[in-house]
Amino acid sequence: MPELDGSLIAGLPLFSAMSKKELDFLLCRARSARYPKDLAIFEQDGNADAFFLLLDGHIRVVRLNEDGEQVIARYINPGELFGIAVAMGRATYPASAIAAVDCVALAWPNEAWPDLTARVPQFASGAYRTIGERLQETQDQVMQMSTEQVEQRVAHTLLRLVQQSGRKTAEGIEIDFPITRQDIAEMTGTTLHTVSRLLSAWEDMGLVRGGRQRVIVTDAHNLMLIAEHRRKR
Amino acid sequence: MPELDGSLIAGLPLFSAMSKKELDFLLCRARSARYPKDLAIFEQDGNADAFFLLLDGHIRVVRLNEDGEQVIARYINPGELFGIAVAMGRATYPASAIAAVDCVALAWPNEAWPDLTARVPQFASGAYRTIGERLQETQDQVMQMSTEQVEQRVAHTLLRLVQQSGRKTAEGIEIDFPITRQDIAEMTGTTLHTVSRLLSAWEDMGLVRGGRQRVIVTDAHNLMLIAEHRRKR
DNA sequence: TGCGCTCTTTGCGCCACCTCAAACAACAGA
DNA sequence: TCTGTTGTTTGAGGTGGCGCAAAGAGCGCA
Repeated sequence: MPELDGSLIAGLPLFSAMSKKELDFLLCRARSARYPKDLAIFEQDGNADAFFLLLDGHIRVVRLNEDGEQVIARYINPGELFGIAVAMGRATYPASAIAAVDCVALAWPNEAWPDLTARVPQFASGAYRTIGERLQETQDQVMQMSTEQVEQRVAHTLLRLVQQSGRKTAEGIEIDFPITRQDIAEMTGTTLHTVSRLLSAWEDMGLVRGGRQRVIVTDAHNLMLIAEHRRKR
Repeated sequence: MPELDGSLIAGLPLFSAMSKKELDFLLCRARSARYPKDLAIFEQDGNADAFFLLLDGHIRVVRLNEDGEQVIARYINPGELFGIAVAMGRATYPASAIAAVDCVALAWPNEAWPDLTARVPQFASGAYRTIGERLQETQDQVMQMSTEQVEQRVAHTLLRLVQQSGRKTAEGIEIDFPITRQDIAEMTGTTLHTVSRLLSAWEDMGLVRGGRQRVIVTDAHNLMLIAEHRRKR
């Protein structure tokens, strides 16, 4: 398969310091697969039997509580590892992974993990660094939810999405996958109504442009002012 | 040092599967230290140069944002690893660790990490499992803050504290370290006023007993009903 | 081209929780 | 024992954002 010859992958930071031999070792143990939009690549509480590297597309990581209420933990972008429960000694996935658009990913069976980490230690340390970043981001989120108003949280989230998954357009930077007001609400702990109101207000101020499942940030600078705005003090 | 002969430590789940030789290898590379109440064992954004195992006491893990607002990420209990930034490839600590009472902990210099993990792989996998649990707990916290009211969040937090750090007394289960209403507020994303009001109400209902920097849960069952209470549906 | 579905917008009323304020209680140190 | 400090309680009032409702608007599909 031409996608697996390494040319596509060697450019990723995770693999940049690897030799050709190490790369081959990794790649020949993975299988590449297409995941159509809306497919669950794995399910929360499902048996964790593989871990993944996203090559193309965007993935929504979703947690469901016992009442069926949904929260979006994060989006995964190309080049990122996901589903690496095995690195944390977990037997099940803590969340579901849903393809936000058509995706291509590499998948390794969990049984390959010991060999992989033994033979290619950079791969293991990359995975652990990823986990560290996720923990940090999640703790940041807790802090934001504790200390910020809804308006600031939504602004921060939009800026983060645009930074991580933005695509330059003539009008500004567009979030590169379909995202609903409801999705943004589930990332920020609010309701789609409040998100819609905020986006409408910001559109009037010329900070963003919206559409059905589309958000474009046209004035990141002033949006940042809103995100950092302090009520008191 | 008598504390380091292994008898105290071999009982911990992290070390239960290790041979005497492995244990000695770990322990002779650690130094044991006392940390008096209120001392910062390490500081947020400070250079991460060591990792720790709490032997006795309780530690408050605190994050500060740029406005000086404080959030308590968690409490560390005896037997737990903490400050394991090195396992995630981090150069700095993401939070501060403050002794909530007088504490005793083992400290390893970060330079020892490669040797330790190479020679005692169970130690590494224990650390990674710990990180996985922390990530899971933090994500649970985000979900709670998104979907639950303050009342439920405080009840859940109290139950968790009592479960993790509870001490049986004649009247019920007491949280085993001094904790203020302000502390509970900083764990749940509310204000000390609201926490105080809730605790007063629960005291009237006979669910808890309070005092200065003290909380005793006298009726965990009914407190759990409050924690799981659903407004709608 | 029209129908139905999903997503979005907007208005209105309300209440959970925050803010501000003040008094009270427990403890530590002189 | 007194006094300052830190933690707790409680009241009163205001509001941010939620719940509910209903009307648009874009898109896929027949």
